[in-house]
Amino acid sequence: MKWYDTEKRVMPWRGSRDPYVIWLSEVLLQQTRVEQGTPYFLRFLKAYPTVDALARAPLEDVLRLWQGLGYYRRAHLMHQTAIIIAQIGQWPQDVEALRRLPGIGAYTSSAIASIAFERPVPVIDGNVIRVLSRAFGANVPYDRPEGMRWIQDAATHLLSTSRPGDYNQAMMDMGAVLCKPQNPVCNACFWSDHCIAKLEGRIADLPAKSRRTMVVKESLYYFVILCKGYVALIKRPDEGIWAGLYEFYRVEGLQQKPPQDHNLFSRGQTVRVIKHALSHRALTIHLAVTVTQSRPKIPHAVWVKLDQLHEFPMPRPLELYARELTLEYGRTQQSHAHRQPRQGPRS
DNA sequence: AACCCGGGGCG
DNA sequence: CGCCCAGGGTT
Repeated sequence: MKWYDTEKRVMPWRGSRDPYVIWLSEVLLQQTRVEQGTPYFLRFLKAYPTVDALARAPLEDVLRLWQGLGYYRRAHLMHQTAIIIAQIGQWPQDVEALRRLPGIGAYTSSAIASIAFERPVPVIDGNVIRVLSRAFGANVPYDRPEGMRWIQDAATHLLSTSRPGDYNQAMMDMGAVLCKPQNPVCNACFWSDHCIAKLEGRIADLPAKSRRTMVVKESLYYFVILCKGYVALIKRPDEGIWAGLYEFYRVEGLQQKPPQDHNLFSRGQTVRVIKHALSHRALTIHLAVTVTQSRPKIPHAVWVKLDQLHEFPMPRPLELYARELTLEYGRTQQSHAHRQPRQGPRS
């Protein structure tokens, strides 16, 4: 805070204790950079100097003033809250009460409570997370419950109860001015001699974030073509997923939609849906059983006797399904040839 | 937990 | 061009 007292950024709302001003600035700065939000703040304050003025304004006008900032829901919710506050006649001072207002979440409620009302609650934003993670070398990714708890605990323990508002703003300024996401200015930082990230050379790795698993959803569509006790298999390419394994006759699905009926297999039959999770893919496998009287011409197909299916390498989900198939159709293929599709769920 | 909302900055 | 940004609300 000693550093903050001399080095703090100059911003139009700094120094104000008016909850309306603090609230306005905080909402404007949600997911928005200070340079970007500042002109909006000035325009808003000029147009609506008080919460009552904002409450009386038509939403349309508020939206027009918001134009170009993005996340327009903020404007709607802000207007709602303005009406509520004007109605009540005053701002609640507790974090919990503030938190219940539209558009005021964990961060904004703590910011207003601490800055406007000197309530001893820490704010946690991107800056705070970065500063704490680096300063103390957090080993847990903050985007997981344990990591967030670590941040919460650190922030709570560190909080100055005498000047919580300044403390919070100091933490955020520290993150914005010194402990920047990239190229932090460590040589100007008062903490660099103690900074774990700096001492251990982990600045670039902190704050830690859990790897974006980026699970892609994907659907596969198969026709299980049965003919006189034989099933059509096709060898997969030697590259890519399931390289060189065998699969049933697969049709290209249109995105997530099932394929249009192949004229060849117009009497589509039993459909099974199997979910299969891979590290980076969430597969949904659709299987339609089709029984034919003569072998359709299928490029590269290998016709395999059902009781020999197990000899062919297949992807796990198809292999498991193949076992069922062998049990169900394997022995009595003739008697099944003309039977009706099974009704009801069979997942 | 996943997703949606919108801009702008950055490498 | 891809990625990032704890912010809030909804499903």
